[in-house]
Amino acid sequence: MKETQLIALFRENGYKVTPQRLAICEEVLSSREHPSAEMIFEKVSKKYPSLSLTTVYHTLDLLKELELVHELRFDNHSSRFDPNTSIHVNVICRRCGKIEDYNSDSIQKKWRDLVSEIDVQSIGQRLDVYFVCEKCND
Amino acid sequence: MKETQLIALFRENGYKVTPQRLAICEEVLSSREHPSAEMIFEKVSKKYPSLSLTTVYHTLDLLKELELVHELRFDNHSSRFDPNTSIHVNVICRRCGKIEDYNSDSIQKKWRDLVSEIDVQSIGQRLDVYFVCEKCND
DNA sequence: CTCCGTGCAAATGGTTTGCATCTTA
DNA sequence: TAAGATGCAAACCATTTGCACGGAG
Repeated sequence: MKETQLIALFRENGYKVTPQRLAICEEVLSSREHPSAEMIFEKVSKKYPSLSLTTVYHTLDLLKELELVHELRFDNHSSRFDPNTSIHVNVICRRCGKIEDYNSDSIQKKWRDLVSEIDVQSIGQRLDVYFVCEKCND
Repeated sequence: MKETQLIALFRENGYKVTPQRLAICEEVLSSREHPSAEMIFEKVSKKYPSLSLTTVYHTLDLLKELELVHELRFDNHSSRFDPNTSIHVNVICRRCGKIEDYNSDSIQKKWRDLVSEIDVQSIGQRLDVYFVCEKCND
């Protein structure tokens, strides 16, 4: 998503455009590491030293509202934010907590087929696969 | 799982058998509603009025340790406990939070097929489908 | 008799809220 | 200039921890 699109989306929905907001959104939406609020705060506050965690949380709420990110909560108290809102698999290391997305047309097709067996109108999903990554397997 | 099996499992693993512990385990393991710690506490304390939430949490840790339940954390601050640790789909209403399991041989087969496309050794999974149930759809 | 479990009370920590100030439109 | 955003400090609240007592083995 380009910045101009994002700004348009904000305006359409009655949200103001501020530098912090843009920086936080850019950070989250371009991330591949499924960052926590804290991780986002660390990164963006390099550029905006006055930034508060509060603003990060407010902005994440906004992104959830706009359906641009999903929140993934885990056992170990961490909440991670995922800018990929389409059907995909979160491949997660049980030891170090690293999360990687796996995505393909075939995965989407297979999942849709699987869900069609269940008699409900799906409005979303969360697919996690747990494993132990090479680094942690020593 | 029968009580005798459970007791044997406790003993094997060096855990003592207490009335509270048995009652909590029985409640969780036989539940179909994916209860929260609070819900379990409410139910079991009917029978054991002196029960504390602390003990519920301790016992849930124990059940997680023994891989008899999975913990599912959600956006809305609730942690729910699922005694079904095999491959299945959590069918979840976005509005009221009700969770039902969906399970079938065909689901398990399809999921295994889907995962085989990903180059990892799966040690577990979490499959959520979100929808809006009839009650909430009015 | 020893160790573990129970349950009270207090601590924890990620997230949320109240509010005064600043910014966008 | 009005409405909304920011960021500090305080509140929240589910969960965890410290500790003294009691029950299991």
